[in-house]
Amino acid sequence: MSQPNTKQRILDAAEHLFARDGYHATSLRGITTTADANLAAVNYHFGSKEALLEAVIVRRLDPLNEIRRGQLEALLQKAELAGELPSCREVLRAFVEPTLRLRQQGSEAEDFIALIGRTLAEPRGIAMSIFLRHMQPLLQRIFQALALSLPALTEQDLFWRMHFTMGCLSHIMRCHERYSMVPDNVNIDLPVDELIEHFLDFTTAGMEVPR
Amino acid sequence: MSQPNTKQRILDAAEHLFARDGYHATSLRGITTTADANLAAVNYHFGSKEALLEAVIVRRLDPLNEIRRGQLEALLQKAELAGELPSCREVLRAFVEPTLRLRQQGSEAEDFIALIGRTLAEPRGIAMSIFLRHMQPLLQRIFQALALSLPALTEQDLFWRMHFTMGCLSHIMRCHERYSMVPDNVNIDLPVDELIEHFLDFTTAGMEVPR
DNA sequence: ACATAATTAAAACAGATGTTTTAATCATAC
DNA sequence: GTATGATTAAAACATCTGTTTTAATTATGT
Repeated sequence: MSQPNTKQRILDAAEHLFARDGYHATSLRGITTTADANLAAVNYHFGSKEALLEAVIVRRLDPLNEIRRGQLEALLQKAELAGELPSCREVLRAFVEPTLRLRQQGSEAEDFIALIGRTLAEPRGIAMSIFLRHMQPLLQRIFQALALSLPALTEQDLFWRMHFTMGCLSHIMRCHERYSMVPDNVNIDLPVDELIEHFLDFTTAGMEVPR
Repeated sequence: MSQPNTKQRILDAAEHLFARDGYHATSLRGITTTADANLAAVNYHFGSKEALLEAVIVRRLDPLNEIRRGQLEALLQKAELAGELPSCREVLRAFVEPTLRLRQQGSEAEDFIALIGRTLAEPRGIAMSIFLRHMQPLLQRIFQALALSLPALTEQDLFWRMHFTMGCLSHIMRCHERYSMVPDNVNIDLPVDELIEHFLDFTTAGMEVPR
């Protein structure tokens, strides 16, 4: 309305609605109303609905991947200096920890997590190609690092186990809030740090189990 | 057109398109064209688009859950007779095996698998409430069985690990076909039986790892 | 202050959506 | 064969979709 940062407000609203309802179920009118902006503003600032989706994703994914990459490379270098193999758990941590820690940065980032979870869940969706374009290099690097830390595994086995791990991750990224299936006495609002360790317990055991 | 089984043809077409493109991105016109039926036939036979989705899900989910339940109860009874605890791996198998074996029943059932995977991936989607309504009892039974087989775990830990396992499962149900991220020398078209064992290796290890 | 560009506003666009209505066709039973 | 009910067909319904267009407004630089 009055504020000059229409672009940002649209990004925030789109992030929230895309995450909550999905790309197709979200209308530009819903977004602009939430953002308190004019309908035409989306096409003016971003060009199209799809370009808006890409902008929403890239805004947070690129910086996040920078952090993940940094943590990974530091870990690999440290292991090499010590003359040891990098531990599988720490490699996975470099990928997972920066992601889930976004939750501690407020509800905006939380929307982003849910959006990425949804994206990973729609194999042929519009968002998937955007997502992969920005993830491919890091994913390959992670794969290399995992191969290094688990020399006993064939590339085939490693692929599948990494595949399973990604499934776990995308699942907890999506299903964060109260889940219908949860027993009464289970605390779904686990602190992020505990969730991370739980996740690493589970996936590391799965990665390292002998065949 | 001429065949009297319009209802079935619509179910098949809807299953395929819902699985491929998602609920919102699929139009009734697309469905009826594929099914070679008139547009109004959907509302005539099913009442609404949403009711059609439920019909698509229920048609295969209820019989599938019957099988899973049978396999589970047989396993529990056998363990009790032997005076042993049921093994975690076999409990998980009772849940997973009948599902993934659907793939051996042709491409129609394969669409269904992908559709369920998508459903599990949209937390607040229309399909989720349908899905849960038909899954809740079995899920609770599985939870009980897992608690029995892993007495050392707290209910809280068990919940999270079962959560992770569901994440793995929904992931491989969705991402069956060629995945962009897969290295060249990895065979993505793993035989179903091998995939099941891989999956059980991974998740059983994660379930059983000491805290 | 004015000219130029950037942004916003309101309206209209063409097309797609799920649903309903009305009439035609088909099958089945008497 | 004719009457009754189930199914199909075609068209219209109102509403919503993403995008464009045109004009008004605001900001910016000189």
